[in-house]
Amino acid sequence: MFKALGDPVRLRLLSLVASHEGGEACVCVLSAGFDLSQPTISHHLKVLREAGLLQCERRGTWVYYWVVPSALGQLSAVLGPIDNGAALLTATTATTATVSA
Amino acid sequence: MFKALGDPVRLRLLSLVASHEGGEACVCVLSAGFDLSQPTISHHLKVLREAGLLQCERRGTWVYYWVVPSALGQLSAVLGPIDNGAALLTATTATTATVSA
DNA sequence: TTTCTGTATCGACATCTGTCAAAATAGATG
DNA sequence: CATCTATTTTGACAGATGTCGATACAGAAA
Repeated sequence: MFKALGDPVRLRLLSLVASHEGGEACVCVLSAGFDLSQPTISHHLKVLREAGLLQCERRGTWVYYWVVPSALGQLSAVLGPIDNGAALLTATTATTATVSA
Repeated sequence: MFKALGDPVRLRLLSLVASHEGGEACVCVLSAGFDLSQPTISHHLKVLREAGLLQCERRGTWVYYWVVPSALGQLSAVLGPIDNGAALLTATTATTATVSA
C-alpha cells in the first residue's frame, strides 16, 4: 500500500476519488484532472486497486472507483504502533501485512 | 514519505528503530537484522532520513538513528481526511506536501 | 602517526516503473 | 449487425531504483 501511495499521481487519484461527490468517481472524471494519457491513468488505478486501496464497478459504459475504507484503517494501524515505539516486526516481514496483532 | 515507506526493507528498518530500546538504534544493530550488504542498509537509511522519517547523530565511532515523531503525525494527518472523504487537492499537487489545511 | 573499526559514498549493473501509442474489450446505440 | 464511446490491455522505451564491491571518511586506539 505504501508503495502504491508513493507515486504523486496515485496519491492525488486517491484523494480525488475520496473527495468526489458520493465517494466515487468515473474514470473520465479522474482523467480530466491530469495531463497524462488515459491508459496511464488506467494503469495507476489498477495499481491502487491491486493494492487494495480502491474498488471499482462497471455501470454501462462507465467504470466507477471508490476508496476501500478498511485499507486506510490498516495503514493507520501500522503507523500508530511505530509512533508509540511498539514493534510490528513479524507483520513487516511479509510483503502483505495482515495486521493480525 | 510514502515512497520511502514503499520498500519492505525500509519499512522494517523504521520499525526496528522505533521498537529498539530507547527509541534509537546504532547502524550495526540494524544491519544485523538483514541479509543485505552494509552499503545497502546505509543507502536505505539515507532515503528514510531525506524523507524526514529518521534523524541520526554520530557518537564516537557509531551512528544512531531515531524516528521523527512529527513525520508519522503528518502521514496520519494526510490519511485521515482521505478516509473521511475530504480533499487535500492543493496539498497533493506539490511533491512535498505541507499539510497546511 | 599508523592502524583498526564503523559508516558513508562511488560506480556499475540488472531490474523495476511510469509513460505513451496502438490495439483489444465492453457495452450502448443506430 | 455495424458503429461509436469509455476503458483496459499490450508492447516498447527511457529513466528511476535496489543491490553490490570497492573505496573514502571519521573517530578511537595503539
